[in-house]
Order: sequence, then structure tokens, then C-alpha cells
Amino acid sequence: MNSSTSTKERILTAAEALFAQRGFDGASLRQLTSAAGVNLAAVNYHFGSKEKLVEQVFKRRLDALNQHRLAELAKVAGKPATRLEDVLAAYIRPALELSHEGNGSLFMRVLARAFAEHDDTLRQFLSENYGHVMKQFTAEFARLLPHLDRAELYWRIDLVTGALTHAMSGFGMIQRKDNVSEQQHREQTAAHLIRFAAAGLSHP
Amino acid sequence: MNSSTSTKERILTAAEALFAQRGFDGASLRQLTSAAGVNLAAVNYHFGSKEKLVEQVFKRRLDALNQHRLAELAKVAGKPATRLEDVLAAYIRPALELSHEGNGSLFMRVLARAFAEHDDTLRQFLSENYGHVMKQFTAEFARLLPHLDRAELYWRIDLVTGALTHAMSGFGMIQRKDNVSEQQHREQTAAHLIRFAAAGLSHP
DNA sequence: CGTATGCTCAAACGATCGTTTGATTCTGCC
DNA sequence: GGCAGAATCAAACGATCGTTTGAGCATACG
Repeated sequence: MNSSTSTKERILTAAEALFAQRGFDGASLRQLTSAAGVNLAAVNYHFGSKEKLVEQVFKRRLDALNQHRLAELAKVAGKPATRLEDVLAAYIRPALELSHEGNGSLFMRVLARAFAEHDDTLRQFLSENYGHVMKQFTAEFARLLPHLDRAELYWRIDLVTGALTHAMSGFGMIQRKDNVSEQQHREQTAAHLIRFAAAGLSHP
Repeated sequence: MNSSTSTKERILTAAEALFAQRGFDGASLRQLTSAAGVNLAAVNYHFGSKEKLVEQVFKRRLDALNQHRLAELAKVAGKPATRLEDVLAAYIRPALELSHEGNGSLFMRVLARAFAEHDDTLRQFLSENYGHVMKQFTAEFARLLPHLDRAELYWRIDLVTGALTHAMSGFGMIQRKDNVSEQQHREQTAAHLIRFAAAGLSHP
């Protein structure tokens, strides 16, 4: 028996941190298993390969993220009083709040990195597993923005996603100041992003 | 004598393509020199190391990009008739048009990848070499958006940059259709991005 | 108790990486 | 023509990578 958490979970947590720090190729299984305090062979034993481990790192967080997103969307979808900002909040806030659930802030960087890696395998993985989430959001955006045709809507949602990804990666000019807590910073980011996106989405 | 171009230039071009395809770590010097039709040792002879080669790949394109950006900005900066969209065009179009100058489309993916790599070395490199470009654009944005305080303006420019980076990376939902030329697609992207960004920047 | 099963471990495997070496060829100048 | 320096080449170096192996340990069940 292990110290408090299972070997699998220890590997996943250490992998997430190391992938965020050094990238998927940059983080070796030896660094990873050493940080997790497990044997080198444990990764291949429990996950089959390094690539499968990467997939599981994604799945663990993204399942939680999209569940959270859909729950927030369900609160406002289809209701007459719903404003565009409400749907955007359901789309944006869970993504930024991912940093709250146990060291998840590192995962945002993993995700942003993965987006840029531009791997078709990952792209297919995301599309297969979470495409239905985008469908639901798109439908609700379409309801609130009836003056936009479908192609135009896709373009704009894509740009919103780009701004969100950029904000999540933390690479931009905007860095958290020392006198601002991480929670405050995230709240500021969400507020700015929602207003910015609302204006960009709804302009004629 | 080489076939028409120098060894250095051949390496840079092949490196750009391979870095875009497989990432900085993923592309090996053996693949790279093989694709360029030069000897393996040529990289270390001409550039000193793989890391120095990466720097030069960036420098070659970014020098051209920022020169182009500043030239476009100079045409409109400070003039009374200048609209926000004009400054955004000077910021966005050269970045998207990077794909026109000799196989440069691959470089956009290199750049997007580098942004996500989140390497402090690169960050410092970009800041040192091209920080003055952002300063000039920020000043002009500030002139056209006097109702925004400095912090608010920084936030919004950052979000625009995020959307631009995302669009450059070509990872989003929006993919170029087969019946649309690359130039047309880039023009559509620029037009959407400029309108989206203008709305997001100037909202009250 | 005996045995089957799940897990951990140290060690090794083959492959590939970036870099270096030393010889060889090419180039331009006196 | 001959020599100096730049450039190219095949070959090898040491390091590190992901993965596999086979023995050892723990736990659970008949």
C-alpha cells in the first residue's frame, strides 16, 4: 500500500506538473516517476505507455471541466432572461477555475501547450470526447445571437476560444501582481474576458 | 557550391518547416539536415548549437514581421482620420501575411507553439528584441481609446493578441475549406479578427 | 498452508539524441 | 601553382530516452 494515495494517482499528479513545466517530450519518465516516488516501470505497468499516460492526464481534468461547464450552461440555457454574458460565464469561468481543484493551475498550461502542439491525435481526442459540449454552447450562442449566420458564429466563437486559451496559458503581458491573490486575478481575468467576448460576439 | 542557396539558409528553411511540424524537441538534427540536404555537423558548425539555431529561426522571421508591422503603423499613427480598425490592421495583417513570404505559413505554427512552450528564455528574447513594437502600438491604441485607463487597455490588447495567436496557429474550429485559397482564407481571418477585436477593444 | 494474483523493483535493452573529432575537399588570394 | 582558411564529410562519443524483463514481495482466497 502507498502513502495515502494510489500509485496511479501519484503518477497522474506528478505528470501533470512536469508536463506543464517541461512539455510532453521534455518531461522524462525518469524525472516523472522520481518526483512521484514510484518505480520507473510503474508508468508502463499502469498506463501501458507514455502516450496513454498523456491521454489520461487530459481526461482526468477535462472530464471535470466539461461536466462543470455543462452544469453552468444548464442553469441558463433556453431561459428568456438569459443574457449573452451568462452563457459566456458558463464557458469561461470553469476553464479559469480549473486552477482551484488541487494543483490544477498547472493543467491550464498543459492544455495551452497541447493546443499549440497541434497534434492531430489530440485534436481527434478532444473532438471525440468533448465535441458535444461545444455543440451545446454553440446552440445557445445561436439562440442569443439570431442575427449571425452559422459561419459567422463559428468564426467568433473560435476567436473567443483563442482569447480564453491565451489567458489560461498566462503567457501574455498580463501577469498577476504580487499584491493580488490568485483567486482575485482569476476573477479579474474572467470579468475582462466576458465583457471583451460579449462585445466581440454581439457586434452587428 | 550548393544548389542555388547557401547552407545556412537551407538549414534555416528546413528547420522552420520541421519545427512547425514536430516541435523544437521533436525535430532532430538528423531529420533536419537530411531534409536540407546538408551534413549533420553543419548545424553545429554554422550555428554553434541547436538552441542557437532555434533563435535564428525566430529572428529571421520576426525581424521581417515587426518591420512590416511598424511600417504599416507609421502610415496611420497620429493622424486624425485614423480609425481603430486601421491600427488593428497594422497589428494583425502582417502577422497573418507572414505566410506569404516563402513558406512562412509554417512559421506561424512555430510561433504559436513557442508561445505555449512558455519558456522564459524565449519570453525574454521576445521582450528584448521586439518590446518597442508593442510600446508603439499601445501608444496608438491609447490615443484612439482615451476612455480606457492603462490597465484596462493592457488587458484588452492581451486578449486581442490571444485571439490572433489562436487564429495564427490554425488549431481552432475554423479550418480553411478546400474551395478557398490560402490567401482568401487569410483575408477572411483578418477581416473577422479586426472587427471582433475592434468591438472588444472599444466597448465602454 | 499453498497458491494465485497484483504490484514493485533493479537492471538491462535497443534506439536516438546533440555534439565532437579529424580527415578531406573546396575557395580565393598572393 | 601553392598555400591558408572555410566548409563539408563520415564516423564515433557519451548521454538519455521509452520500454521490457524477470525476480521478488504483498495480499487475498481456497
